Amino acid sequence: MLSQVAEGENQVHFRMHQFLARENEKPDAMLYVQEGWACRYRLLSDGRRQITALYLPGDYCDPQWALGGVSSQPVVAITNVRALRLPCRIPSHAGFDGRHGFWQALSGTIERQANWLVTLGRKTALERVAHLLLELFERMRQAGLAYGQQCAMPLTQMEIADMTGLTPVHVNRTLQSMRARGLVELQSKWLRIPELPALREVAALTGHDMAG
Amino acid sequence: MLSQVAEGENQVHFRMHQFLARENEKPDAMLYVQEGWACRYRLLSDGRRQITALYLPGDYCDPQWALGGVSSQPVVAITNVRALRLPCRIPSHAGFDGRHGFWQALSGTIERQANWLVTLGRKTALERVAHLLLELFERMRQAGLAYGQQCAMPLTQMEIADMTGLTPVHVNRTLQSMRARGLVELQSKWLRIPELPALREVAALTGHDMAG
DNA sequence: CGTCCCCTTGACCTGCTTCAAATTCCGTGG
DNA sequence: CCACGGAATTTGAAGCAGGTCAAGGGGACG
Repeated sequence: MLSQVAEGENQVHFRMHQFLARENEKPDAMLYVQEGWACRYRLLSDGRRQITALYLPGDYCDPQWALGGVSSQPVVAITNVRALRLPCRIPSHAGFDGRHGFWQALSGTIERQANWLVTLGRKTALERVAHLLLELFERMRQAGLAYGQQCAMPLTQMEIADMTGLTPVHVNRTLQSMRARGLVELQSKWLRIPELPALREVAALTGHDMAG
Repeated sequence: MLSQVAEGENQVHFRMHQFLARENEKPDAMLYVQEGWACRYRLLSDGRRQITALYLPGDYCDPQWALGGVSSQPVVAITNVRALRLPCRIPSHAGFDGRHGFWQALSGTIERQANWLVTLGRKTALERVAHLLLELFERMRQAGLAYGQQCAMPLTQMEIADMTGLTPVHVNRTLQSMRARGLVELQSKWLRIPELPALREVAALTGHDMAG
């Protein structure tokens, strides 16, 4: 679907911690992430930070930009990122069927956001971290980047904390407990999930929370 | 903009606590809320509930339905509701400018959802309740339903709790404290905000969190 | 005038935070 | 190859914001 574009000419690279978009900026193009991870976040005046979206390979950054507004939240690279610049218009050729490409992506983004409202509002630390790790694994798997029961997981515990609304210290203790219970293996930026169903159980998902 | 429709024929009514949409249902039409409040929510297996969206007069319920998926969360009437049924298609005639009508609504919904991620993930009880009351007032004002510094506020403390991720008991104590500090007046389903700037300060907003 | 919500208050409890300090990891340069 | 420095992870101890449990009060409505 993207092969129509001359990839070489529109490919862009970002280094870790570099901005893909800044606050209040009207982005001139969407980015189709080919490699690497990025995140959108908001910073409160006293330093509290909440990550509001993750961009993984195969994701559009950000579908919402095509709806015409400015980007009200900065987007920063978590790892080095390789991406394609796409015109920031709604790809009308894709039709409105909602099952493919851009519309699928937009719809998925909204759905995931709604699921995180539930997790941040009502779930315990254990359930939050389980939700995050499950979502990451499922998204990586759908992108063809999972190998058996494992996938790359470049997030630091600090970043996990900013995603789950916890402190880094408590994320650490929660991960310890999950390792002790055999729910996950997580070391040197790789995640392995021995038993998906067990982790799903712990995450208190509802059946709508993600594909798989 | 909606006058093209024969209003009488497409008008529908819902009573308090009646469902506007059920889980897993593919809605046959969007609803343009003319009067009354509704909310979307998710229920966990042990009874925990999180409200993920509020629908006020002038809102579409729900823009996301036009993107083609099923409604993965139920929508229920908080008060009696009067609404117009609209075809569940993307109103292409509206153009993609993102400043009017449907696209504006979709974009606003996503933006509000992202703001609530920050609030649920990182803010204190006081900041959460302040955010909610401010958002309600601003949205009612934009709908032309605020009178001076006040507007209707039909939510029970239980519903405020399910929106802010708190317990009803703690919502009560938080409201007491806000009343004592003169931040809000809230009684018999009416909300009055003596000083908007003071409440904004307390809500720890960032300048992107809402119009006004 | 009784019943059902909703709101209110009190006492106690706990999951998570805070603060502080070690320890391990890892990229870089000698 | 090893020494070094900064970041990330880990551990401990103490505190607190908000949760839990339980009981009482008030207003709308039949």
